[in-house]
Amino acid sequence: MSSAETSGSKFVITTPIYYVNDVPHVGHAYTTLNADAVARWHRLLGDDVFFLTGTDEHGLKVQRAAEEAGLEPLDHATRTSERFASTWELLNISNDDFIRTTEPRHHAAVQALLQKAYDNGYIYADTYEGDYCVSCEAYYVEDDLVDGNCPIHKRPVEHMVEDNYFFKLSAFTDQLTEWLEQPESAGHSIRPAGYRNEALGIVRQGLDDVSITRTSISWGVPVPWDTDHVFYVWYDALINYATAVGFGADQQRFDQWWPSTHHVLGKDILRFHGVYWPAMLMAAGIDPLPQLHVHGFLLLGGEKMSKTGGLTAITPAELVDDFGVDGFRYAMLRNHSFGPDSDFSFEGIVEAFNTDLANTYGNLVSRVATVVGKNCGGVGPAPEPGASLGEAAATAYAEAAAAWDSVQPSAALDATWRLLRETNEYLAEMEPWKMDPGPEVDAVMGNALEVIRIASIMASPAIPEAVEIAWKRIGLDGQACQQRLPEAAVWGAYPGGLSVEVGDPMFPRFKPSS
RNA sequence: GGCGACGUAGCUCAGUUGGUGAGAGCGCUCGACUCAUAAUCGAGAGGUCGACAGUUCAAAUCUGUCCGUCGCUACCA
Repeated sequence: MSSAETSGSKFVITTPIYYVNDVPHVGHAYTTLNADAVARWHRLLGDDVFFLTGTDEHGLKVQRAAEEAGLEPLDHATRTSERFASTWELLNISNDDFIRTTEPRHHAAVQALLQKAYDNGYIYADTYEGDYCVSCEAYYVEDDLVDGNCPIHKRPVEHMVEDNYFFKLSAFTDQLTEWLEQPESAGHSIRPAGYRNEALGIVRQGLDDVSITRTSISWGVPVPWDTDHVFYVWYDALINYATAVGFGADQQRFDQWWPSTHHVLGKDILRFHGVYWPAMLMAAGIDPLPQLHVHGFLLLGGEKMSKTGGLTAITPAELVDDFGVDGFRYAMLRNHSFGPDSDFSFEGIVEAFNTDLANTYGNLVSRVATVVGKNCGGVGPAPEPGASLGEAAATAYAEAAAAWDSVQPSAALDATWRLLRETNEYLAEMEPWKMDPGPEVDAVMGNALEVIRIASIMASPAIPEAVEIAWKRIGLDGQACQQRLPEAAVWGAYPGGLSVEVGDPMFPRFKPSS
């Protein structure tokens, strides 16, 4: 594949928009980091990347939280949205846009998209019946009730009938099935495949039409054809992905970006992204559908972190204090295979940090710099054209590239670190520290420096700050993140003749304070 | 209840479409080296791939049953 083919390709990647009432936690960070790393990889490939995250700010919960805080809903949302924005800044997230569902551009897009669905006959008026708690201002299904009373207020619920607009979800059963079952050659619908099967299961179980508006609350996007109603929060929130690339405002921009849209999300919201959202797009006549990348949960002691309370007990900021931004980023991406649930632990982060970052990568940079200083006069030599490490680098690159392409950051980093370990083995075998200055030691150290150059580029999506330190230490100009793959991964580009600097350890080993 | 996922070395996990004697990292034991962040390199111990039955020339990998754990079932990544 030449750069001419990939250069300028559009690539849109999104995180879910997070509910502003939540406090940013490691679960949010996990999703966002995966999307960030993939976005960074695509920038290396020369793609024109648009990476979107943001906050979901409508709904009853926000309205009520604002009242409790004595604030207007928008002011409340602005304050809480900021917590997400600042967390992403802390984690060095490279989003190109941060959307808030309270923005005028989003209201316009929601109204335009749902108006289309309405015009196409997929939205109709009907009544919603249910047991309603006046205090909660919410409906409950019978299973939630405690002795027929509201589970929160312990008061009798009232049977209410509300005028609602319904979305004809049931009309899309066949189209959804067809999309989910489409062959990989047509572009995947949902990956990994297990989640696609789950979505198929949801569709097979039968789809009911869903109520998508409310008259009982005001904090939302008004329904354009009936302003007594606002859209129910989910059906407004999902549309953010279309808003951000210009839906309803700039058709040309939308047409350019939309076809390359990829959503990263957790399995808990698969139903909305894998069934409701594509159906809404179909109803509005939008084509093609986005591609979904679904991950599992971080577990604590085998259970969902949000259940054990662990999710909010350990904050991203605390982990950054202990391991640095790159240490935290690396551990989150490396320790958890994208897709299945996986165990999260402090010890796991320590292991990833000490083993991979301190011992393997950081220490390699240190020992190479020192030997170059002693036996090469501090000047980094060029690599050998036919070095065996060159083949190892090519293999590692091919594996990593394939893994990034299929949104498997842990596998990509595994391949990258295998190359670094092979280089430590190579040095042990060559023993360049025993050699006298000359062509022999120059060749060995040139090869090692070349691996550091290539691996640093490959690792840059995960540890963007650290790789730039290594990049400078070995005397290179520019930045690792500005290189263009795949050309920059070709063996032999380290020029030689550069000044190599011995610096402080990039990742001082973490010693748990007991 | 319905739907689904998972159960592989002490720990955390990889194992495309079934096929060289079952792998990695960490931990552990022994050894080497001492350029390097008590780091690195080598060797080794350690597994009936949850259980049972079946399909097959051949299964950790397919089918069925069972046991165990977990998740979803309209707003928690």
